[in-house]
Amino acid sequence: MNVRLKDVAKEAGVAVNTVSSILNSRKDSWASEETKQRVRDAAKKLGYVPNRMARGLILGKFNTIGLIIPDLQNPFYSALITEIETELIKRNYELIIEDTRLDFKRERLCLERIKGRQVDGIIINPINPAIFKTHLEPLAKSGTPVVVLGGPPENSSLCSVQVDLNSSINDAFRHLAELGHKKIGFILHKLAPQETAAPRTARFREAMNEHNLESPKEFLIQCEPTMEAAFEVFADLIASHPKKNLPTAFVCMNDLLAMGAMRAARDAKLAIPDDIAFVGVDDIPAARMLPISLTTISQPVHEMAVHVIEAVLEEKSARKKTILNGQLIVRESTGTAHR
Amino acid sequence: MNVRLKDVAKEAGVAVNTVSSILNSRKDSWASEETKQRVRDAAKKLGYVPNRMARGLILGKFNTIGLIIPDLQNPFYSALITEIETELIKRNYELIIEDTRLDFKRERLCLERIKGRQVDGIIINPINPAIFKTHLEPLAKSGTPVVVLGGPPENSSLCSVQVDLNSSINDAFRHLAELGHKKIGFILHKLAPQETAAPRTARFREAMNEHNLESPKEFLIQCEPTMEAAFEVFADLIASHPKKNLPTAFVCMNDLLAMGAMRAARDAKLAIPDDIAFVGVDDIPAARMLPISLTTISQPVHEMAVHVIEAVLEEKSARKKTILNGQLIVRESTGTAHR
DNA sequence: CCAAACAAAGGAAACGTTTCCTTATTCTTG
DNA sequence: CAAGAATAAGGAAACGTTTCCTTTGTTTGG
Repeated sequence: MNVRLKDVAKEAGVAVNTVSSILNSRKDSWASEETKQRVRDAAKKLGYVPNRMARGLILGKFNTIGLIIPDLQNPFYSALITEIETELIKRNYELIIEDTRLDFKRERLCLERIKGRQVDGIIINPINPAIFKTHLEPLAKSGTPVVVLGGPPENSSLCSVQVDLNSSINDAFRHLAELGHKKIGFILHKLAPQETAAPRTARFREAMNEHNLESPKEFLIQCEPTMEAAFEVFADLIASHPKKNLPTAFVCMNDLLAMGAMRAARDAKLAIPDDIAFVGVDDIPAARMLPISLTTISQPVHEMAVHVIEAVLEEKSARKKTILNGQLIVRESTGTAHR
Repeated sequence: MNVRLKDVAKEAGVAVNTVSSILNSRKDSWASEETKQRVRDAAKKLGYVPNRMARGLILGKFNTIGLIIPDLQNPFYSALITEIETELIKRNYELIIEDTRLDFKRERLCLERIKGRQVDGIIINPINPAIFKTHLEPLAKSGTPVVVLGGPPENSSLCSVQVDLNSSINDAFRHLAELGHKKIGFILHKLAPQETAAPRTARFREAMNEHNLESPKEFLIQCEPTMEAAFEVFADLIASHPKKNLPTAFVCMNDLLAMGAMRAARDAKLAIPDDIAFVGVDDIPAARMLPISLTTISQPVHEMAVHVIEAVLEEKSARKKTILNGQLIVRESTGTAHR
């Protein structure tokens, strides 16, 4: 149904390969200027758009990168996608997005779908740690560049770009300590416990001791990484504890969790930050715009995109492992402790 | 580099076409059970994933739908994408997303990119009205199903799914009138003025008269459809008007605009909703979770997705033009007027 | 004036599938 | 026991490109 090279060739009165060489402006195309112009006119007139499948099939290169993220509904990933695509556009590549939807099984499906599209490289923010050995490493071994966002497990040799939040989490603890907070709680999400939560919580404890903070086990709560889940779980927490026993501050693994929890706090007539302070992670665009703007640790989305693209396209500037830093951004959701 | 049908065939000791018929479980595949099992085992062992390009090339069908949206950073579209993909998954289709980034020129580029991928249908929420005659209608005429989200111009015969916000905007006006508001302002975005803003504002005036509301021209402001733009423009507005002259309520064309404006209001020490009330449109997930939750007109994202997919896949249940309704959802950002 | 060089363009194979058609073998059945 | 059906599988063309190789004229240099 679409216009093919053949149609353009017929229109211009030349052979298909001639058209191909002209439209791709190959250096060894010795067609006369007049022919070139005639072919270009014909292509424009018919509205020719090259068929990427046919081209990719023969070239074995599709100028396409596949990106697998866990949750498109999280604005952090929207921002990341936009930054990544910006880098790809510069290089004349296209992006295919797959959304895992926080589902272990779907993650494998997404990988298959991306493989079926014969991308030139894959960027993945994995949620299922099992996928490294079963899918990612074999894939990388077979020659497809694979870059892991968030870092692979210890023993893996995969390319990765990750953000080391330790120093900024430490900043957050210091910030809370300076404001007089003594007891703090955590809201973590259930994903990638090995990769993210476990080392992160371990470092948390160290840093907390350093700043004389305590965090009773009962106030380390976990839920799905969505606003709604955090809302529910935090509402339950508040309901089952008298206000005076609650920590004066909560650190949340991402801004969405913080938003959900803050809403639950408001519903329980708790003042933010006076009764409870909140710290998030990500610095999604909404964080700054919330009616009570959110103190959060920003992730360097732009740098992440730059490094991840350099890595997946195997540019000479690329590093095997890139570690970036977060940055604490203080806003209205944290203030002096009143208990 | 990838495993091909040929490799599976060699592994199983049969011909490629045999493998093809077995793996696609064609009804006319009369291979013996033993062969079938052998082939399936070989495919699994080698990790065979069919090459969609090669398949699509010969089938002329790619089981892929292209979606063009104006702004991936708007959570409304994230939600829409997810709903659309859910419908597509049910039908074994895949989705390719293109983000116009609110850029007229890029919209055309996105269309080309999607055409190059030989999708089976295109869903577009256009921002440039010129694109109808130049691209969309020719495309539809050439046989590619095109569905317009938001509705095509009057004289167009394109398939469309749109949300009629008139009755819910009317509900919003009644709601504000009942709360004692007299003077209201608008924050519109600059896109698609012909398609959306103009008829919408016209209907606004009618409905406002009906409820004895007034809206001075100076309080009808326009900006890019982003939080940041709304924040800037609304901050300017507040700065240049004494509080007592400001409308007591603002209706915003989408929730992002409302969020930006609310933040500007908070920065100017205006209380929400006591000093200024806000109404949005979309009901993005954050609307309910904001520390001051947002009164807004929800769009039926799920129904939109269902109808849009039926239309683009030309299912028998599909309608040429679908018009759905929004619904006013009252939350904390509106309250009784105090001026 | 002829061979060699060059300009300009066409022919055909290949990419990985699917589908239609053909072939080879075994099993019925009159 | 031969003819036809049924079973099982292979051969080859096609999809729209790109690339390598060949072909056809025309110009140049000795």
